[in-house]
Amino acid sequence: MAVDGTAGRVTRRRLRTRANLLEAAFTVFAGKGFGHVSIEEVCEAAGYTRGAFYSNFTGLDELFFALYTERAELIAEQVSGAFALDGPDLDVTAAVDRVTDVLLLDHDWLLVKTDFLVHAARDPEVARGLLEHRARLRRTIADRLARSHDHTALPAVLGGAEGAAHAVVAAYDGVTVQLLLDRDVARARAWLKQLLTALLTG
Amino acid sequence: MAVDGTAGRVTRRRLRTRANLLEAAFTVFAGKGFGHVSIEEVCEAAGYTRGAFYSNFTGLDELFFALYTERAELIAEQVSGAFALDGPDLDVTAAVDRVTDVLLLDHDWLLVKTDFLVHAARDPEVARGLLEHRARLRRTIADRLARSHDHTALPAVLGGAEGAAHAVVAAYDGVTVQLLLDRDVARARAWLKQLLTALLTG
DNA sequence: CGTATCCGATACACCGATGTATCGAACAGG
DNA sequence: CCTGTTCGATACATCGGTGTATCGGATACG
Repeated sequence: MAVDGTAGRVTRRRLRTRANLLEAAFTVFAGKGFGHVSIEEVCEAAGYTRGAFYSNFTGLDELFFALYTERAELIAEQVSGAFALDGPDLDVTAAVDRVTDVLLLDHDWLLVKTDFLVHAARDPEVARGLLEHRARLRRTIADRLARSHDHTALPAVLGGAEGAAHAVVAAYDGVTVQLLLDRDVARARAWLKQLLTALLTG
Repeated sequence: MAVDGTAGRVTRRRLRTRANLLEAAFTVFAGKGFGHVSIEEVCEAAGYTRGAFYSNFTGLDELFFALYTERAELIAEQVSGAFALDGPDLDVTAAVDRVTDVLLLDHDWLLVKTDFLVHAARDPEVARGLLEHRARLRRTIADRLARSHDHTALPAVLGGAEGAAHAVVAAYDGVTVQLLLDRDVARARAWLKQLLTALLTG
């Protein structure tokens, strides 16, 4: 059995191996891409055999999903946190600075993230989940932006805070692509900051 | 032999099968993703056997590269064309309209394109090629934007026509991601238009 | 029409990965 | 410490894909 809500015993060892498998999988996925990775490779990297794998997951898909959601949740919290540090009124410029500073722009993570994107783009079920995740993130950002002390600062073309939040995500996605190719993190941060200021204080 | 500059004979049949293989590969790649596709699947979809394949390509990588560059070149021409239709002076608003109208936003193509992106992101050699392609496209856009009759129309934050072109590409990439997930082409077009106007006429 | 060449189908040998079934060892609970 | 349960290693059968070598038919050209 792989995933059972009914935990017979608490099993301490199991959690360790599961975590080890996930961490090893991240490295392997980042290196070769989800599509080109075999179960054996993951096990070898983690120092286990397939027995351990099949005892914890039903297949690569399940592991991949678990891996992604785990890390994505973490990052979403980071972004929310960067926006949340303000008082009741939001200073857009300061928020932009904080976000671009704190945002995790790790090449390996971007690789896995994009792998997951194409995976989701082919599976409506997975796409649904990912869309909801993105919608929640946008909602958070929109809420913060709505508290801006100068509402007219947001360009009207975008259509309010909702549109602005959408634009923020789009900018992030756009920067991601370039960063995936040139691997220049510093430039990406600067560029993201430019884009965001152009979009939010236009 | 697979790729020889010295064409012994002109060979008409060969070109057909090669084209057939490429077209079939596009469908198969779009459906399952580059990483999950076997040579046999491509051959079967095209109505050939592996013999034909190995006679035309050295492996899946080469075919994938050929497939991508072929279509990417086509699209780049479309975009350039949309910008080029103007007279000596560029009407930014009109150009944005044309681009968003003409731009190919086919879901299958976006899938393949993104697959190729992650592929390139892991292979510096391929990444180089892709970066150059993107740079050429940006250059074209920047040239057009520089001819705008009202230069001050471009937001200063972006840093001139170069920056603006960069922003256009980023916006396109950003919209691509959302479109991959929700498959709403009409919305994507409208959204892209909003983004571009916000960026270029800020 | 003849023929030399090319192209792609067929057959073959070879992994590598998969999933399952079984077994010994580790571990929590008493 | 003892014991029943759980976890993960090992062994096995199987399958699908790979790449190559060879052969027959198609095709361009004289």
